[in-house]
Amino acid sequence: MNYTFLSGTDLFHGLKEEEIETILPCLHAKEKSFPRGASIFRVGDTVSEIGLIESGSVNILVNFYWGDRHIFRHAGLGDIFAEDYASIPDKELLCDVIAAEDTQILFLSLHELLSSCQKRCSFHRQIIHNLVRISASRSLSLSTRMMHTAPKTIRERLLSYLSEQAMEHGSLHFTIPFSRQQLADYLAVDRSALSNELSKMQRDGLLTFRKNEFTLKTKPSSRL
Amino acid sequence: MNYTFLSGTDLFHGLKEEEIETILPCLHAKEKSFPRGASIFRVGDTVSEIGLIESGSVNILVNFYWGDRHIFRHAGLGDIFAEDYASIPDKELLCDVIAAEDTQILFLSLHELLSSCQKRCSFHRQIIHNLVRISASRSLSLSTRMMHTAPKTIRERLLSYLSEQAMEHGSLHFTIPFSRQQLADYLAVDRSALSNELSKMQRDGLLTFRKNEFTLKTKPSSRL
DNA sequence: GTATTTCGGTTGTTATAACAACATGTGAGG
DNA sequence: CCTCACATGTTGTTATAACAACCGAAATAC
Repeated sequence: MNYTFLSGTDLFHGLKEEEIETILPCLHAKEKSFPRGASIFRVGDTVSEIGLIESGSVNILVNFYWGDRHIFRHAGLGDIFAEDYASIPDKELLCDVIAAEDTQILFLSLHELLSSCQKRCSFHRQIIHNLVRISASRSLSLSTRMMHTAPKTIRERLLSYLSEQAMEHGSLHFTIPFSRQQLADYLAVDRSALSNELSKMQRDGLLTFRKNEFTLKTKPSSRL
Repeated sequence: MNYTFLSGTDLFHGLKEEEIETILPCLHAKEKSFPRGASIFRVGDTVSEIGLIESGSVNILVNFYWGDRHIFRHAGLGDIFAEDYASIPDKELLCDVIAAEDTQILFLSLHELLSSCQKRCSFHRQIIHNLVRISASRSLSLSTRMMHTAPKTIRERLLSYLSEQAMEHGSLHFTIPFSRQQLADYLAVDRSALSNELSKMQRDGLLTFRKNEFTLKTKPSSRL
């Protein structure tokens, strides 16, 4: 078991390696390996353990009734998955979790994680705190994306996204962490249409950009 | 303080009224009233307390840089809000929380909630469990909606949504909890376009429906 | 240095959704 | 019964995005 690695993950953040070693048995930790393509969880399963990726990565796939599949999320090294389902007893998975490559997963009992363990270890609290934070970050980033994809036009989506970026950076000048294609995927629009709209917005004086560097201008109609 | 009411909320689910009475001081509970329209939290605030709505309701609003606003969420009686931000230290709010009507909020310290209290009360664990579950449900429903709004065509969004409903109901025949307008909002499409598409799908033999009652048909091409 | 690939931007065509306006049906209240 | 309100379905027009194809620039490989 690689405690050094675990201490660098979000879930075990703030715990020393010895502490992790102590707590893993409380969490009924079990390691398991999956070859590329193997199912880790399937639609309809109910889970009580969260998965932490020790090596490799997994894809979370949704199946449509009519037969299509779609990658919903890719989780990589150190990420946890299934924590939402594990938190809700008897909730059946609506997605499959598949090893995207040869993958090793550490399974941890969510119930034990949430119970105070017999040893009353202080680091137990830390893990719960970490879990809550991870869960909160996840819903925050989902909320944010939801917010940006709610408008119906590309321009509105961009304005929403860029406004938020400006706010986050505390400046009207900032660099975004996405390539055009990634931004298009994030906003659920076509890449070329996105480029096109960005150019129009620049022509309209809403902003200037060069590559991933954006500068927002004040709305022309609001200038006094 | 209305303990009967609190014991019916998701956050205090499973706790007896006396237990709630005992634990509230540990959580640094503070009640506060807001007249309709008052700001409860503002963009840029950092929060360490979660809010629980004891009466009234609140709107969560996002502001765009160019001046538009948009209601992102409406939280009603017994709901909690700001738990995501409170879970992430120093995370600045990107939205405003406004009282939608005359509203009374119970504020609870998230830090105390996550710490094991001095009294080592057993119900403390229950609240943490509830919080994790609430957070998980929230991100699950966001994920699900994200999934349904990701496709670009109305038909695909409907197929995605209806597939999931069928799976949840464990039957190809089910009733949805939305009016047409609500469904349109949920899927972020126009209502009339939605009705139109539903009719087309019915003509195409994908499904039948009457009001909110749907029956999915097997995909014609997959019939043997 | 040249070839190759990747990325971003542009343009024109086509498909699709938004929108507006109207029709139909249903339920509640008078 | 009659209206009124509201939800739903329908149609035609218009706006917009998707898509495909292409160009040029920059980065990378050989």
